[in-house]
Amino acid sequence: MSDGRKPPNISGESLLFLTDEQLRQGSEAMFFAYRGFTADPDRILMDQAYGRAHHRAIHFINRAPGTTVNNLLNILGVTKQSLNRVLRTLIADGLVQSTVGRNDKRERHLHLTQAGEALEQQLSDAQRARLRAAFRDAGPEAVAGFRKVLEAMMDPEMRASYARLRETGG
Amino acid sequence: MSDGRKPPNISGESLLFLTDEQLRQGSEAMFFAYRGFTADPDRILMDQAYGRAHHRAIHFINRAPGTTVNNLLNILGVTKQSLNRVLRTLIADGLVQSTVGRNDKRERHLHLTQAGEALEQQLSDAQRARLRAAFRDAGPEAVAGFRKVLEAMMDPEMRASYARLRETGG
DNA sequence: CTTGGAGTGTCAACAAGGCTGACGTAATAT
DNA sequence: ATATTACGTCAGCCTTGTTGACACTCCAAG
Repeated sequence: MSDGRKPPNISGESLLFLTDEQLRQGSEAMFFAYRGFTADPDRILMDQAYGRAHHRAIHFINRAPGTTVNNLLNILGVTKQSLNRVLRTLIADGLVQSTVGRNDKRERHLHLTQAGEALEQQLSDAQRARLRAAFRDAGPEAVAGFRKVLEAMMDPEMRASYARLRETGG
Repeated sequence: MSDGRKPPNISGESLLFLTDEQLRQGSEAMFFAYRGFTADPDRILMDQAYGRAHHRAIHFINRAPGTTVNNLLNILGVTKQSLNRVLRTLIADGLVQSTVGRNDKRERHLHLTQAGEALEQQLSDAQRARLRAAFRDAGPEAVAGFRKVLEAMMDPEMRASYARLRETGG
C-alpha cells in the first residue's frame, strides 16, 4: 500500500481501476455524494429543533418497530448517552413511544407514533426523491455495482446489521 | 414519491430497482458504508488532537496545492470560521503553510509542509486500503456503477467541484 | 486622491452531538 | 444471595458546525 504508482498489470484483466488516483477519486465521490445524500433531510430538520441524529433514530425505529434501545445502539454505533439525549426529546415531543418489554421488563421497545411516522415519511420522501433520481439516471446495473461496492466497504458488524435489516424489510 | 408500493412496469425494462424498499436499502447502504469509509482515518486521528475536519482540509490542500481559503471553503461546504479554526491548528502545528497571495494580498495560498504530507500519506493510505479492498472484491464494473450513482447523487455545485478535481488530478 | 463597497481572512461565543466516567434502579440469570 | 444486564441520568469534555463583529486589501466611483 502507499505505492503511489500504478500497480503493474499482473493478472489478465486490467487493474487500472485500482490505481491510487482512482481510489482517491472514489474517496472524493463518497465525500461529495454523502453531502448530497444528507442535504435534503437536514434542510427539513433545520426548521424544527432536530438534527441528523434524530433522523437516524427515527429511520431505524421505523425500519424495525419494537426494537430495543440496545439494538438501536448497536445499529447506530453511538453511546447510550448520546442516543438517550435524542430519544428523550423524541419521546417528550410525542414522536416516539417507549414501552416496557413484556417478557423482559428491563427492555424498552420503541415505536413511532402517528406524528413520528408522519415526520419519517417527510424525511425519507425527501431522501428517496434524490436517490430515486440518481438511481434512474444511473440505471439498474450501475445501482447493482453501487450496492456491491458499498457493502464491501462496510465493517463486518455493519454488514451484518445491514443484511439483517434487508431480510426483515423485504 | 412516497407512493409506498412498487411502481408498475411502465417501460420495457424492469423498474424494480426503483421501489421504495430498494431505495431504503440504498440509504442504509450509504449510511453503513460511510461509517466504514471514515473509520480508519478517524482511528488514526483520535490519537492526535485532530478530527475528521482536519483530515478533509489536509486531503484537499494536498489535492490542490496553493489553493486559497475561499476555494477550500467552497469545496468543503462549511463556513470560513469553521475552516479557519482547523487551519489555525494545522498551521500552528507546522502541517500547513499559509502564504500571502502575490497578486492579491487578501488571499492566502495553502500548501502542505513535509510533516503535513506525511500525515496525509498516513491517512489516505488507511482509507485507500479499505477502498482498494472493496473495489477489488466488487470488480471493475461494480466500481463504474458505484461512481456513476454517487455522481448522480451529488448537488450540481459539488458535481462541478468533483469534476474539476478529477481534471487537474489526472 | 479619497472614500466606500466588496472580497478575504481572523477572533469570540454559542449549540449540536459525539465521547467518557460514575451512579441508580429494576429485572434477570447464576 | 449475588452478579449481570438493560436502561436512564448527571456531569463534563471535545470536535465541529453556526453567527456576529471586525480588520485588512483591493478596486472603482466620485
